[in-house]
Amino acid sequence: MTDVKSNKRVSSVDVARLAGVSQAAVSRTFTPGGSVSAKTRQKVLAAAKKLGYTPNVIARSLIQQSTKIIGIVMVRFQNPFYSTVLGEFTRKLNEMGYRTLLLNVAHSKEIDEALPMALQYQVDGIIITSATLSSKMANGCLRAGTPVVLFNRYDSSGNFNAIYCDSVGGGRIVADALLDAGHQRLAFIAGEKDTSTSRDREKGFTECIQERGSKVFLRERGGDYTYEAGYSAAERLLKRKKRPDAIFCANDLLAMGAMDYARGQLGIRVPQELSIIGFDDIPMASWPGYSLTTIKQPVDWMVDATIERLIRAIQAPVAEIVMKKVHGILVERDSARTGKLEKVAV
Amino acid sequence: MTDVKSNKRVSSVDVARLAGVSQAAVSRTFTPGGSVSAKTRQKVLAAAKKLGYTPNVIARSLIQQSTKIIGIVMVRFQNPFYSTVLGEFTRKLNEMGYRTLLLNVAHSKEIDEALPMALQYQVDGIIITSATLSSKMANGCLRAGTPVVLFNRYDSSGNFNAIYCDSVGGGRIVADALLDAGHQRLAFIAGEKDTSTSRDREKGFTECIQERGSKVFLRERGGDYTYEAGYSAAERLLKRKKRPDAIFCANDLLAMGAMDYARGQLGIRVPQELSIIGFDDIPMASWPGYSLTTIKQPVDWMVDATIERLIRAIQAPVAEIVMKKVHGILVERDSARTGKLEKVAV
DNA sequence: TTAAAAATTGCATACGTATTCAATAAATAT
DNA sequence: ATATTTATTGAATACGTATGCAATTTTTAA
Repeated sequence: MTDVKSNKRVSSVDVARLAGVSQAAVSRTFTPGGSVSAKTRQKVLAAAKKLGYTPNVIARSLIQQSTKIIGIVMVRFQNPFYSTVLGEFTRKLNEMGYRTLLLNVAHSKEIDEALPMALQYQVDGIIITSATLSSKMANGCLRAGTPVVLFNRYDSSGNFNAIYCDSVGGGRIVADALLDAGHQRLAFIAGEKDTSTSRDREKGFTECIQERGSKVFLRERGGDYTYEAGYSAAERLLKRKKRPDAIFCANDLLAMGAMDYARGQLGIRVPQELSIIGFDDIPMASWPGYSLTTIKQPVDWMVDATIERLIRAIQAPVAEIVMKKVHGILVERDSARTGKLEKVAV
Repeated sequence: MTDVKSNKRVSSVDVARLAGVSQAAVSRTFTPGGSVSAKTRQKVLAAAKKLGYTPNVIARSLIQQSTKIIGIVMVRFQNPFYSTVLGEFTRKLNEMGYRTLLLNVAHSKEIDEALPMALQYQVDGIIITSATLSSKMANGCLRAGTPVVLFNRYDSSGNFNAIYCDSVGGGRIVADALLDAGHQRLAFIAGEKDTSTSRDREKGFTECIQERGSKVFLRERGGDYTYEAGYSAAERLLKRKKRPDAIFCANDLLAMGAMDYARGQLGIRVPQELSIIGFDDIPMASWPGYSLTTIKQPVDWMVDATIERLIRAIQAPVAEIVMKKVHGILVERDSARTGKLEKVAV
């Protein structure tokens, strides 16, 4: 048991005194590539160990003008897609020597409250998932010179870096696959109302159907992107006399809710009587109980690209804006009859 | 568009100069309860706004000896239980004016690497979920005077605050419920090998069964607490000639995997031919597709208790250690025949 | 109107570190 | 052996803020 009452933090000065060297020597010892001789380094390390000294990164960051902290703004914590994303971000950033300050906001509106917090903590960069900035906050980041990268969103103003998945294209892929398989009545369950992801997925879906001379049969609101919302949206869709024979859901959680309602409450066979397709490809989508056909977002790639872009923006003072769009891919499982003819034949 | 090239951070000194007051006045303006007259406050605020000034919390924390940052160490990011927990922690701590530094460690072993990072950043406190500290790191925290609270773990050495759910008791409840309902062959699917939660859940389960004159029929390893592990463990259990008629799984994910294997691969009816009970009560457990009977961990209560304990430890320099154990409760859904007689009759 | 109390202000200093600069010690070349 | 280069060292300063203290102004009491 060490002396607990020694409440005083031990600083580099204390170590220096004990080691009989200058404070600068201590600093250099703990700075990679610092100019110190072998013997003073020994003395310093010994003294540091004896005192239990740990460099104060906060003080360091004050003078180095860099905290090595990345702020991550997260919306919709309950969605497994974002747990995955967050896990990847923290793990990779940690490995690269960055820490992550996590800001959890319930709605996109609250983002304006969260961002100043991050800025006050002098974060080196900010990652915003599934939300955009108000122009006011955008300006705040610009003034502070703090780089921002939007994840899974783009910014039409062109002021921000953005890495995102092609939602419009994804919607088109789904429409093509469903029509190719001969579906007649395609329905859509939307996600949160004012999100670009939901709007774009619907847009691609609708456009493609129209281009092929048909139109969307039904549309329902899927409120807040949750399982429960999908469940009740499916109820409203499927209780009608004339049912859709395929449903495209704005994300996987909605799709799972819809599937459970269709099979559990109405005994509808999926995909024989009803095809269901989601978006995201969360881990659960591959579970045998669901085996959900869905558009896979290449999360790993997106995370890597986001981090790379952010680090580059931190290092280069050049105010270059990069927006990268990646294509989602259709993962065919068992919840939908898709365009592959051999599958239809069987 | 403001002047982007002004890369220089704007400090309280800059604001002071523009406002024609001292730096101290600026500081006081931004300090709640600071002694400033109305007119100087006006001048300062005006100047601050014009320059886009934001107080530097890092510099402040240096002198105030408090960063208002809480370090959260998370293991097993992929488990929805911990997403929920993390979401609650960040939300509530944010509301209380604390920020959260998130450290994601893949295995409990890595915790010894993660903790020094948190300590270097002078966090005011540390929350560790589902893992314990090595005695070496324990000492590090003690020396640094940084309070630690373990969440969902306890520390037998008695050196750490801990808030956790009674795993042994939970295991007993399950055993009682299954035996009361007349099950004959009770099996257990374990979680990660060296975790106290898995061991204790099994312990209570086993003990209770033995006390009632029976014994555990079969036991399988559920590797890493994942759905996939539960799926394959169920395969090993159920392919035998003599099957268990009830399975208690160390957590919900395992239980869902087991259920999907039993129903999907073998066509076993749940709960008529096989009862399955989990532990945690993650959101998915209540989905109609699973409707999983499980032991609910009172997450809200546990999170609140953890935060309260941590804050108190931060404020009070007294080194008091508190360990709180809370009871889980059996949430009866449709995946198990339980002790309630009327249910059995039906 | 004057004396006393209260509020406001600026100066100077501290927090813990990194880094420049000049000075010293060590190593190498001549 | 000396001259020259190189490596090490410590003193001093800066990062951006909060705060004790003394000086000043304002307010209140008498």
